[in-house]
Amino acid sequence: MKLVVLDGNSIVNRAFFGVRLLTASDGTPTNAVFGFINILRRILSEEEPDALCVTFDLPAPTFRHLKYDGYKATRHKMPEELAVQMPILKDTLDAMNIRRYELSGWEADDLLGTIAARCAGAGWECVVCTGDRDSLQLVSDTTTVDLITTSRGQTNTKRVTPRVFREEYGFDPIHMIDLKALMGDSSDNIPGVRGVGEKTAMALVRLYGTVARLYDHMPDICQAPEKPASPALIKKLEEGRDMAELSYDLATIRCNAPLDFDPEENRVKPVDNDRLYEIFTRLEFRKLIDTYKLTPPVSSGAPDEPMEFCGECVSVEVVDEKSLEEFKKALSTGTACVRFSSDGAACAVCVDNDSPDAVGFLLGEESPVFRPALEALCAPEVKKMGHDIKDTLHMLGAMGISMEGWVFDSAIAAYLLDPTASRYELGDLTKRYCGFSVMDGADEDGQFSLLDDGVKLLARLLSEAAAVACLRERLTPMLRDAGLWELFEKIELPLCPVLARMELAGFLVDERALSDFGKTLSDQIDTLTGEIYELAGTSFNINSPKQLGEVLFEKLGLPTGKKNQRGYSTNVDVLEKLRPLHPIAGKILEFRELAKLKSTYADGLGKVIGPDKRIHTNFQMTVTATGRLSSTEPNLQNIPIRRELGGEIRKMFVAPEGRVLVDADYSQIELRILAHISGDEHMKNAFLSGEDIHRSTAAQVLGIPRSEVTAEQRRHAKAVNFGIVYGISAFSLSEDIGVTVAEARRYINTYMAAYKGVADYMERVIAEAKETGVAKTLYGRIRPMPELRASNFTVRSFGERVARNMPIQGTAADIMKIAMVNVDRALRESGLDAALLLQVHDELIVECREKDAEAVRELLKREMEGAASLSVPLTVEANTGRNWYEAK
DNA sequence: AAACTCACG
DNA sequence: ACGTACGTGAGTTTC
Repeated sequence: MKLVVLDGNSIVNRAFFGVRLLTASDGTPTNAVFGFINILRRILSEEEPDALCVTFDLPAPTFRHLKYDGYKATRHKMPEELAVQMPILKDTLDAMNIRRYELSGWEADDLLGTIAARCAGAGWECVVCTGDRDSLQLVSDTTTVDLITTSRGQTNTKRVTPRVFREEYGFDPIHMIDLKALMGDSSDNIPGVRGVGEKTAMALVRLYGTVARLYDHMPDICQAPEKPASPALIKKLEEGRDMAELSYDLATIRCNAPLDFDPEENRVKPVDNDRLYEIFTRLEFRKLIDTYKLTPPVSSGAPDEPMEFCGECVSVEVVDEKSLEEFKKALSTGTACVRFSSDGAACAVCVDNDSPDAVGFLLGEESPVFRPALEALCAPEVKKMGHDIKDTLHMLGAMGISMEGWVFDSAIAAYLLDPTASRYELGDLTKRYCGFSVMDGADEDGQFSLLDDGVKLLARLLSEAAAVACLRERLTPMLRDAGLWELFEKIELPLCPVLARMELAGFLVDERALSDFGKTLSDQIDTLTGEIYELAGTSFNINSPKQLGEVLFEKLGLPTGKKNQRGYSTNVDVLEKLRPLHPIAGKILEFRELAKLKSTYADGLGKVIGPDKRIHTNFQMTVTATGRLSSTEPNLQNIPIRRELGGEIRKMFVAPEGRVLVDADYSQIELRILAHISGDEHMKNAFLSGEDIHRSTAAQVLGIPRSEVTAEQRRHAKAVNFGIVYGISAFSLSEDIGVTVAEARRYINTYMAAYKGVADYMERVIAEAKETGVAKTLYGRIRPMPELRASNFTVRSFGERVARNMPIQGTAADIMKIAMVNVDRALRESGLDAALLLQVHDELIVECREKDAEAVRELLKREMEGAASLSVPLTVEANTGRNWYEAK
């Protein structure tokens, strides 16, 4: 049996100084706790102990002697950031079911020694983990010491056994005491013998072992075999005899602390899921939540008892020829929870109809009634619910099946209730809101393991289907109470099939042109690389910010700009400032531009072109905190456009022969929304009279006629308008438009004076978010805003900016989603051979036949402009082209 | 795995 | 005085 004991204070110090300062978003420092847990995990995986505990020094002064060493010496000035983490760490250990030992008046070393001794007495092996070499004297046949060192963020452990120790020191571990008695230890306030240093002490201990034996052999001692010690040394030793004996005492770790300890009581136990989840969530250790497979605790909203429906009393029917009719009949009695396996080859259906003996149905692809049963399920009058419906619809669509009549999606429901959560897994939600676990394939009872994999899969699917039914019951009233029901039912749910169709449609890409472009880029990158090496006078990895920084700021001696965690930044802003100073800056900027285009777009997109030559992105509905969509694998929402060369990429996104693309985008939708919700008369009037908003802003702020606004004044006004939407600060505005902070501040003040309605709104919206705890869009979408209550200035300021921005960005997202549902419906009703391909926040792209282009253009404009009726018009610009670049 | 950089709205 | 605009995703390097 093996027990590991951690020297808590020593390790938390290593962790604190070895891990860069991390903070949770409320400002709580977390690095020491984080580092401690990582060291703990490392030890556990390396040692695989049977038992585990941690010792701590109590902050009370020690009585045995006045000694301070290493971290103890700095204890009285333990940094505040570390001190506040100590109670958190102790809570964390408690939640992990790891025992802590602390004893007033006894130092960590003594506790470690005592624990090691008790282990030996009980026949246990003991491993002492510490960053402190003082504990090495404990090393014995039954005790090893794992020395923890941290350098450059890397944690290393060195296992010190008696053999390792002897190889390094040349004597037995217990004689560490004698060594210290002779040489002393300034950090531990052990005096030692005056005039005897490390070298002499080592030699003497190697020859005589103990201090006692050394003095027994006085005055004929040697410093090396055959070499008598000098008279001077003998004199020092004789004079220091009392000190040596005192030091011996001080250096000895006491192994007899009155500790209530039994290795058996420290056996490794599973962690307390709920407590640890709560702590890790608070500290924002999302990775660790995954690592420890923690699940949300059952919330107060969950029932005391798991619902019967989802428990064991579900009868299960595998649908076959005989039971197909029964299945169809059941579908009309309630709402069907539908759950497919990821490959679509199996499906579980569970009808939620309030009857006490609810029946679950299972469908397998190999069954002859698979298709007929699915068809019965497809009918719009059969009400259905699911988890991540868009995904299900995408899969069904690929099988040529279209399923209508959806009334609930548990992933979207949970997202709307809190769009800032990191995930919306069915199992987590079920545990949290319903209070029971979904079968996850883990062997929970002996019976389950006997089932074959196919049956296990079906059992899991049925369990998940039942979970969706429970979630609907729990979440529906919550959505209604939060005022989210209409958003859910009228916008999010109808959007699912639209997005599924868009994903299935995909965007045709000219593969040949893309790869040719990649080759051209390659050549240009090679040329640039040579030129950069030439200018630098050395070759290096230009992609490495570290190496690039060394070349620019050390070798070439160019002035440094912003700093970042790893040194000096080499980002565009910095390089732009260096451009006039050295030709290498421009070359690197050019290199960066080309390298980005090649790796992310030419090569990256090339890898995801399907066999149909089309790129099928994945639209995520439950990612953003504001209600926008996100696009992944690949991200088609960040295809280049702003720079000339980037535009080339858009030319590769094409329509097939005989077809065209129609691109429609909202003009200034966010500022129009701001004008509407703030009610600011000046801003509304600018939009009502169809003016150029940035020119109008410049004129209004500067108090000059619109006709006299210069290009630069308009550019500044545009930056201010953006800044207003984002939650402006004078500093950032000055950075952006290249004026002093004072000028930027003056500009903002003038703006706020000119647009009084906007200024009022900004105050109002923050106050409201503070009061209600959420930011809200025009359509009722919410975002929790705990940051507004933070005491930390930076965190709170961030919260205020978010409270200003979310209603604007989120309302724009709401309106776009409404438009998408309407556009999709109108296109399908029109009978035109046309389909939505892409949404890029304020822009929609449709592919249609060439001859229908004008009709589609008008349809898009009509539906998008009509998606919302605000106090200012929504205007849409729509164009047609053979490729995306042309159409935009 | 985290940091840096940069593409978009 | 604080630290510095909102929302995303991906590729590359570093530790």
